[in-house]
Parts: sequence; C-alpha cells; structure tokens
Amino acid sequence: MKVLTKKTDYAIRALLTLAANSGRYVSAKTISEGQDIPYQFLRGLLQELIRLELIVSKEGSQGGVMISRNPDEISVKQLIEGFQGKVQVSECMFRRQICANRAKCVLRHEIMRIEQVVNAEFEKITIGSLLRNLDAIQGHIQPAV
Amino acid sequence: MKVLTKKTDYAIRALLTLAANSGRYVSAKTISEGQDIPYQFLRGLLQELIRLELIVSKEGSQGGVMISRNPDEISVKQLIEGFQGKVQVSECMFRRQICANRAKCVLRHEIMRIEQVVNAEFEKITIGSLLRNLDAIQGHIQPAV
DNA sequence: ATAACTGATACTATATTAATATCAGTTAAA
DNA sequence: TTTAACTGATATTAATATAGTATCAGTTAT
Repeated sequence: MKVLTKKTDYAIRALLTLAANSGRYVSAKTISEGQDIPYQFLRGLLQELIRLELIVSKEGSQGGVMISRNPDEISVKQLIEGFQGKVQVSECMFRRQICANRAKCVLRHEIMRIEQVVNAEFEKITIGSLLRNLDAIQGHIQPAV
Repeated sequence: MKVLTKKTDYAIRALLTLAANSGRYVSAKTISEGQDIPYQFLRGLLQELIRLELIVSKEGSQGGVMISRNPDEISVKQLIEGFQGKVQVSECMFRRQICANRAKCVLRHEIMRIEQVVNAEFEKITIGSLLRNLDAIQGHIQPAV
C-alpha cells in the first residue's frame, strides 16, 4: 500500500521549490528540470495547485508560477486530500451487518480513530516544516533562477 | 485515498464469519451469500488466506474452509500486508535531494513515524476484537450453517 | 516579431483492482 | 457407484486509477 501517489509526491517537491523561491515566478520547465518531474504531467499538476489556490501564475515570457500561501499553512494532508481524496479506511466495512444503525457502530469508531491519527500526523507536516528540514540537512533545495 | 481495498475488506468479513463458526467447515457459497461477496472473487481470496495459513480447507461435499488460528492473533495489519503489501508512505519522496545520504534524511524519519503509527493501530485491531465488538452490538454475525 | 511562457483539453499507456469463467479432482451420502 | 456439493488451479475480462504525452490557442517581455 502506497500512501502517497507520485502526483502528490511531485506536488510536494514542486511546492518546496516554489517555497524556496517565494516572491518569484518560476517556470514549469525550471521546476521540471530541477526536480526531475515529467514536464507535461507537472503542468497539469500546477494547474490543480492553482485551483487549490496554493499558487498563482503569470502568463507569457518570464512568467511561471509562484507560491501564494505561507508554506507553514500548506500541509501534506491538504495535498493528499487535494490529489487523492480524503483518507478513508473503508467506505463502511460492515454494511450489511451493522450499517442500518451507523451511530452504534463501534468498529466504525475504531476505524475513524485511525483516520484521525493519520490525518493529524499529516497535518503536522507542512511545506514550511519540510523546507526547514531540508535546509538544515544539506541546503539542497536551491533558488531555482 | 482508500486504505482498505475491497479484497481486504472481504477478507476481514469472511474471517469474521469463520471466527463465528470456528471448528466447522463453512463453504465459499455460504460465506459469499452471507456476506454478499462475489463468489469467484471470494474463492480466490480464500485460497490466499490458505496460503497465508490463516485458514484450512476440506475438499468435497460438506467441505469448505475453517479458521485455523486464534482470531485474536489475526490482525488487520497482517491482512493489509497480505493483500496490499506493506504500508509505505512513499518510496522516497526526496530521492534526488537527499537520498544520497539516507541515514541523515530527517523527513524519511517523519514519514516512517507515521507508518509506524498506522501499523500499530491496525495491529491492535484483530478478527477477535472485531467479532467481540460485533457481538456486543447486535449479535449480527450468526453461525453460518 | 518572436521566443518563452501558461490555459485548456484530449489522448495514450500502464498498473492495480475487481470480477468472471472453466475444468479437473475430491468427498459425503443417497 | 453415481451424483451433487465442494475445493484447487488457472485463465480471462472488465473497470478504475495512475502516470505520462501531445497539441493548439493565447499572453507577455524583450
């Protein structure tokens, strides 16, 4: 079971580059080359990030995309939800047996507890926190321009 | 993001029926009808459970499958791993940047911590604990024969 | 005018998940 | 001893999700 799809993974990495270049427009080409993300795939993904209002774009020469939120307010949880849908353990494992009376379903509670734990953990991880970790380690994410 | 596939979900429900009928062979047909699981799909799944040594089978008329382990020792974690592979957040999110030096990858540690939390939670939930919960609620899982 | 860009959309490829079908062989019991 | 109720094994198809590619129109800095 893979928790993060490549798309989410790419989105995180693209946002890290943008966070390291905040205030500047960075082109899809630059991100693609810097992070080794397939260009056209990245382009689609960036448009989704625009719709999620995490970045803004500028068309034309010298255009590109720019982060439009505080990196500390962009959590991995948000990205997972944006690209993969909400974390759900199962629609309802016990449909026929119990779900006539959902409110009383103890198991559902168990399962929802796990969902909450996972969500809480992913909420703690933000683009900002990741970037700081990266900086601390090796300063590997360089300004892109 | 769905954590449990239908196959895992079906496996859990099949095992609940078998746990409620321990010591008896129950046919795939009976389980299929009782739990509303597509028959042939279930048959394949049961063969996997045999290979995982969680159940045993008896061929021929009056044959079927029977649980061969203490239900408290069959965890949802085992089932997820058996049917969906180990829970992995991502192969390695930061390949190019950091993975030259994996040992120092703080992020990887973060991510692995989440994996551990999820695994620990799923390990706590067993067929036995689920069955007891079900019994407590409504006694809905009836002996199948 | 032109090169460097994004917007929008359509398409293809691949992998995973879900479901179905078939035939051979085993066993209990009429 | 035949038959119906079973599992073993395996092949096939369908549906869905994920990943990646291609193309054309329009925008903007130089």
